[in-house]
Amino acid sequence: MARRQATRHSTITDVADAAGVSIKTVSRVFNDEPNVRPLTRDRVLKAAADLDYHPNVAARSLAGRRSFLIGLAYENPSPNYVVDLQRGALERLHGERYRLLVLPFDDASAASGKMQAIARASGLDGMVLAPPLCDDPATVAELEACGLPYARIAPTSGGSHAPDVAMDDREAARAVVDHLVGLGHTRIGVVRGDPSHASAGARLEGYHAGLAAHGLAADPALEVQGAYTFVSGYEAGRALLALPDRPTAIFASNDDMAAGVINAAYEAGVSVPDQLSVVGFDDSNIASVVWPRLTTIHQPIRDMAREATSALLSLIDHEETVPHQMLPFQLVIRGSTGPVPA
Amino acid sequence: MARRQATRHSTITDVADAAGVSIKTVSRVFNDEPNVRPLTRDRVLKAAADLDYHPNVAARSLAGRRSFLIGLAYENPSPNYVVDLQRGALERLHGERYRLLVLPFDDASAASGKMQAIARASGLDGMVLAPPLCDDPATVAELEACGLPYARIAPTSGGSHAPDVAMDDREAARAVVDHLVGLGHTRIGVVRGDPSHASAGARLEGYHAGLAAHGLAADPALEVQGAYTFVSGYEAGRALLALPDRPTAIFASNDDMAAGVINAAYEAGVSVPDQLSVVGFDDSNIASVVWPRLTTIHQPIRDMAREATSALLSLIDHEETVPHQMLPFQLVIRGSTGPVPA
DNA sequence: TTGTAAGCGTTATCAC
DNA sequence: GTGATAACGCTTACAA
Repeated sequence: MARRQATRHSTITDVADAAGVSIKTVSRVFNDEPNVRPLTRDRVLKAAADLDYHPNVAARSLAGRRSFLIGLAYENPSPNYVVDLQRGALERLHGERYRLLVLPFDDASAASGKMQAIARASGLDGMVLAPPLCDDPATVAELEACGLPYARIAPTSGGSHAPDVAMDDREAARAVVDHLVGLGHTRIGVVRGDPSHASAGARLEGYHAGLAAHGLAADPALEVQGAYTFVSGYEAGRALLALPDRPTAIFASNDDMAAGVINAAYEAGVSVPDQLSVVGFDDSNIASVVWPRLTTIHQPIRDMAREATSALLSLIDHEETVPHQMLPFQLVIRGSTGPVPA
Repeated sequence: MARRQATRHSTITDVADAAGVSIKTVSRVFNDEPNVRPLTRDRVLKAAADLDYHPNVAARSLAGRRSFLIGLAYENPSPNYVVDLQRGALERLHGERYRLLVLPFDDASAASGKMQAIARASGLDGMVLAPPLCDDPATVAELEACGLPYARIAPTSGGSHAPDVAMDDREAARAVVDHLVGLGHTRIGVVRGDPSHASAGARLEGYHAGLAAHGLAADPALEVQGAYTFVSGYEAGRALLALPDRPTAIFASNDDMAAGVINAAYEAGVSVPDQLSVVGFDDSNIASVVWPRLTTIHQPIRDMAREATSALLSLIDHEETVPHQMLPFQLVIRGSTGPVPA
């Protein structure tokens, strides 16, 4: 079986010969450069079509000193999140010459110190960094040092003038509390997220701010540590429901944990939302699969990825930088929240 | 802000000069070619390390006429599935010079006829095709025509001598029926999968074979068409539960539909597994998130992707082809199945 | 075991 | 507007 393509592909020279022009003119046409007479242009395009010519990527990269490859680095374990991320980036890249290389890491420490090597080994033109990787100081410093253009998604750490796209986690968490208080809840528990993700802190802050805004005191007994996983949510739910004066509503810092809380309630014979309201965060696929459907914050992951990619492209192509961008969130009210039990 | 790397990267010539050898020797070292004295080798490696030399990907691709890029094409909407696929492929690629380009398609028709263009535009050395794309005749024919090496994951259509890795869907569905019959069930409903996925047919066949093996007659009323989505499973579940002589067990052809069936049961006040047993297929993340946890067939997607990638690499690198490979499945018994109600 | 020379197929420079 | 011609950094023959 043939290992390489059976046919010898035609090159820029073949097209130039066929069109009766120089290779430079063909190059101009394929790079949308000015100074080509429309007639010449058409002749080149026709010759190229006849010869089924496609520019050689490697040659372009070598001569142009750019690969048209961008990397998407992440260490998030949630498939929903990852796929949304990829979709957003690919959405922006569609129709461009750029291609996407996915770079998943097991954890931030696996990425630290290897970014530059990976970028060079893969020949990347730029990189999009998703949380929590984009908050890893070592990773950012390394990228900064080697001068590779990059953009960050929902970063919470500063110290970088690279473009980034974010959502206001704090404000969103406040909106969650507003919603619950509006339903009459006053004992609102919270399952905190993995502290290594900076989002966890912002969401907790918003929770506190929301309580304060309504004149409610924060009760440390109602705050349980989670880890952004289903199981940690389940355990946190059990702990909260076992409380003597248990909460009537629980705000889980992400959907996976909210699903865990609902399972804990199911097991404990506590009906959701009649006896307990549960709110998630992210609006991942899970939110629509658990029963009842999750009231949650829709985090525009896909949009953020698209915009971050866009920012990266303008950084690479035009050296223009749109430093910060804040995308709107949305509270999606579904079946898991209801009025406080009488 | 600098658009390109600030520093001028060192090249093979720099390393050759520093080590006092020719560039060919440096090339030999970096390509693990024979006929390099260990001492020379060490000298080259030292010089390379001192100069922080990394071979230029584009130059290697151009001169070597290979990109070390392989594509992973799929059109599956399930994030869990997609991420498993990617993980498997990346697992095999780890430590190799190859990089992975993800190629998601909205549907098979979007892929048909564009494969060759994509492969050339991206400069791919080969392609891994996931179902149901790998069963699209036009796509396969196109790849075959342009001579691009490819491997298929769980294909069900023939007409290709490309390597593939599969699981025995039919046998697995039989095992599901065995399990249910073993629990005493005789009225076993089925939610069929999307007929455009060939797996749907194989799973249905296995269901029928299982019934026959136990001397049970197939009842058309117990067979409802689904579409591999949560909602279609939900609707199918409602239909089956509304039957006058409703089934005591339902085999959904994938996990998403099984989750839908469970929701339908929940709504209808039918307890799972006490009054109804539900089985899924795939063992996707959803299987562990719904309540009760799903009894399902663990489909080794990740392993299949890894092995398919492996087969592709040997096809590209050694022109060796390991045509077919069958990976074992596993019936994972969780909480959604139980003895037939008395 | 090592080196020389000739590409690989583009883009960049600069002249016309 | 268009075209020579020189890079780009490496691999592949083929010599030595």
